[in-house]
Order: sequence, then structure tokens, then C-alpha cells
Amino acid sequence: MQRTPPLGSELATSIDPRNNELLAALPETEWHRWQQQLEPVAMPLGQVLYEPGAALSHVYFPTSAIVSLLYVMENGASAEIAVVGNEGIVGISLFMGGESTPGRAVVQSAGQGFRLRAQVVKDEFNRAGAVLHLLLRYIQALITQMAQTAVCNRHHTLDQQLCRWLLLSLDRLQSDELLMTQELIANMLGVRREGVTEAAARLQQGGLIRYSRGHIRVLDRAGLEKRTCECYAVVKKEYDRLLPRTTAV
Amino acid sequence: MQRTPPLGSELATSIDPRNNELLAALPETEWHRWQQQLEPVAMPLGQVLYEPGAALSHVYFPTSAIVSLLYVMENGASAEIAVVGNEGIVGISLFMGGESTPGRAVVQSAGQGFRLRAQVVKDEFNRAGAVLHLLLRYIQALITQMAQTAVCNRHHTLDQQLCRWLLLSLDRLQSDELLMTQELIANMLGVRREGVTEAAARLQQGGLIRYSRGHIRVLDRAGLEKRTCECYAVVKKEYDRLLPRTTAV
DNA sequence: GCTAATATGTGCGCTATGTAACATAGCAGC
DNA sequence: GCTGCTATGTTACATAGCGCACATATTAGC
Repeated sequence: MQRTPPLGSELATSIDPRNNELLAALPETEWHRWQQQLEPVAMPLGQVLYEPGAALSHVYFPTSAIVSLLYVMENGASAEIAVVGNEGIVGISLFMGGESTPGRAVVQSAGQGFRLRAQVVKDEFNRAGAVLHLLLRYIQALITQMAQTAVCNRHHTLDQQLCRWLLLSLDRLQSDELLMTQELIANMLGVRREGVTEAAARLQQGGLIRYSRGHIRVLDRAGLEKRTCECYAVVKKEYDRLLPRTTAV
Repeated sequence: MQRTPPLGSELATSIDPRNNELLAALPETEWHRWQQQLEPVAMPLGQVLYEPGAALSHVYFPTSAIVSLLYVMENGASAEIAVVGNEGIVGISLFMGGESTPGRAVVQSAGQGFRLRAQVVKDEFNRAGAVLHLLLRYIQALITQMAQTAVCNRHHTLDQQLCRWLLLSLDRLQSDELLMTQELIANMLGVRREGVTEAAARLQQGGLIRYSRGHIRVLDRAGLEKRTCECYAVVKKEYDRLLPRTTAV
């Protein structure tokens, strides 16, 4: 089991900010304005990018990391609202005008990203140019993901949701292997750890994945797509529609 | 059982566009620009304001009506994502850049509203003035509602969710009586009608509400707030924070 | 007032998931 | 190689909500 990812390529994806698709989609003028301001940051597993009600100092553009937006409740129960990878930006409340949200953002899969000071983004936003419209389209896609998550929580089985979650993560990774314990997945999905264990066992039995102690390798992506609910496709389609790739990936 | 609402007052709230809080919050300049363009519309129960994927021709500002944003799935199951009353606007995808969404908007409680042609809103939005920022703050509040709905769907009992739903509706009405069958509520919450019947019976037994054939009268609002989950308060607080009332209500 | 339509009430079996308590296995560090 | 930690596996039981079938009650239309 070679669990070390190809180091060279990972570094490459981390070093170039334009591996983030939003940054890649910036027109040249705006890109030049931002280029000097972008600050590379390591995004280790579990890092909290913002807490409920806290004013944000930066927005984050993941390149290889994946960030979960989740709500934690009074009794400690939690649920993931949406996931953000190299297609997006973390910290939208900053330029929406609210400065904070009741949710929290946690790095779910370690990696690299870039960040930008709050004021820079706000200024750019207020220029009301291409960046504004790009970000608004992204937010609409994010809204779709959140809405579909709500529906999925209501109507679909744990098995389906696990597949959806794996696929969403897979889409935001360069590899077919996730570093992720079942405990963590359970927290994201807002279910018991045992439930994830059982669902994962079923997927492994079906030959779709193979896992061991925090390493999940996807063997049959098409199989996952077959087992998941429609939610995955709806969200993906909407992202593709609203944010067509500007660069070949 | 006097079920006819006080007609005089209802007409009053319907006729003045500024009973919609977003319209009321417009600065004078923008208000004057819009005033001539606003078209009063009746919003009867069940009216569909937009369908999945359809391009929108107008945005709607309810004054006395309440609109549900919901997702309908392949198998016909549905779930409400958020609710919009006189505090908001229906059709945000229009100016977010996507023109459409995978969801649908249905009038959940009949009433009045005003609408505005797509192009007018887009033009105003592109002016990047006060309206832009007002709408963005509204969208952030809406996002909070959607996120909290997702969490609520995951973790809370039907009883709690019914209370939340009643309270959200109550906040958007002038009266303490909802015209709403249990069947419809079930569709909104994405649960069985029988489940709503049982939950409603428990609430009635507790003296919190009284209902009969599509009429629900709230007798003890504080009681509902005690029985509901934290989700209601979180959402309400965020609306109040992001959209402070400009007019006395 | 009768009839039909609509709205609500009830019971029963089923399943997915929650709660709880505990067993095993792989891995890390000494 | 032992120790202990972390991740995963297993089992027994409780329960909320679903699907279904059907009973009852209220209102509307004629």
C-alpha cells in the first residue's frame, strides 16, 4: 500500500495560486492586483479558519486542502453544510457584509492554500468589476450545495450520503486516497461513528473502496456514483454550470 | 371561531411596498428609481414563482405573502430550504449571475407582494451602490437560514421542527393564525402527513396551538419557543443582526 | 339535508439510526 | 517485544419516523 502521495506533483499544485480555480478565473488586471497580496499558507488537518461569530481577518483560497463548513450545536452535535476545495473560497461572510457567520470552518483534508487580507477582498469587491460577479456565481453554487445538503439530510440513507461525501472530497483532491478517519467522517455527516463503520464496510465489501486506519482509497468511482443519491450530480452540475473551468486540469 | 382576518389592516399592509423591509430599507435615491417600476401582484396559495432551471423574469418582494424555497427530488419527495416573507426577496439567483436555480419557489401563505423586472434589478445591482450591499446582507441571512435548516433536518425531532416552522411563519405574518393544512406543512418539512398530525396534536394538547381543517391559531408563542430547537433563535438573531429594522413595525 | 371532497385521526409493522458497552487490531514509541 | 493509543468492529436494545390501510370528522356544493 503506497500511501505516500506523489510528492513532486503535490508541491506543484500547492505552489501555484492558480491551482485554485477562482484565482485562475481572474482576469489579468485583477490577477496582477492580487498577485503580490496572496500569502501562501499551510492548512493542516483540523485547523480552524473561523469560529462562530468571529470577525474574519482573511479569506482563504485552498489549492490542495479541503475545508468543511460546519455548524456545531449547543449539545456538541455537528453537521457539515458544505465543503470547499480548490474550486472555491472560504470566508464569504467577509464580503457579504456580515463579517461573521454562526458556523465554523475546519480543514478537513490537509494541504496548501493562499490567503488574502480582509480589506483587499472588500476593496476589490467594491470595485464591482469582474471579481464581484465571479464571486457571486461561486456563492450561488455554494448555496446550491448547502440546499442539497439539507435535502439529503432529510431524505437519504447514510450509505448514499457517505458516497456523496466521498465523491465531493474526491473531486477536490488530486489523488484517489483520502486521509480521513471514520470518526471524522461521522462528525462531518453528523452521524454516529458506528454508522460510518458499517456503511464503509458495505462499500468495501462491494469493492468500491479499501480502507485502513484513516486511509481510504477509492477503487471504483463509477460504483460510488451509482450508489449515491441524486444530490451529488445536482451539485456538481450546478458548479460546472456556474463556474466553467478556465484552465485545463 | 372568527376566521376572517381584519380586512382593513391587511389591505393596508399590502398596498404599501414599503411593508417589505428590503424595500423599506432602500435609500431615498434608489427608492425613487424603483418606485415607478414596482408592480403589485397577488400571490395566491400554491403559486409557483419559479421552477428548477427556469430563467427568472422578475424578482418578488412579498409584503403579506410567505414564499417557500424548496427542492423537489426525482421521486417526488421535497424539503423546504428556506422561507421568505416581507423581510426578503424571492429570486436571488437572478442577480447572483446564475439566472436560475435547481430549486423551486412556491407561495406558502397567500398574500400580496410586488415584483420588479429582471433587468431593473440587475442594472441596480451593477451600480454597486447601497442596494448591492443591502441585498448581499440579505443573502447572507438567507444562507444562515438554509444552513440551519440542514442541521435541523439532521438532528432535531419533528416536534421541534414543527415549532420552528410555525415560529418562522408567525414572524412573517401579521396575525396569529396560519391558513395551512397539515398536508402542506408535511410537504414543507419533508415528512409524512401523519407525523405532522401527531406532532400538532401534542402541541394542541399542550395548549400551544389550536387547529382545525387548515386553520392553525397560535395560542402560546412563548411555549413554542420553549419547545423548539435552538435553530429558530440562531436564524432570527442573524436576521436581526444583518437586517435591522428601518421602520417601526 | 344529502353527498362528495377534504382534512384529520389511528394502528401496525418495518427499518434506519441512535445509545451504550465492549472487543479487537494495527501502529508508535520506548 | 511490550505498552498504550487510536481506529475499527460487533452486539443488544430503544425509538423516531416511514409506509400503508383505513376510520372519522368537518366543510362545500348541490
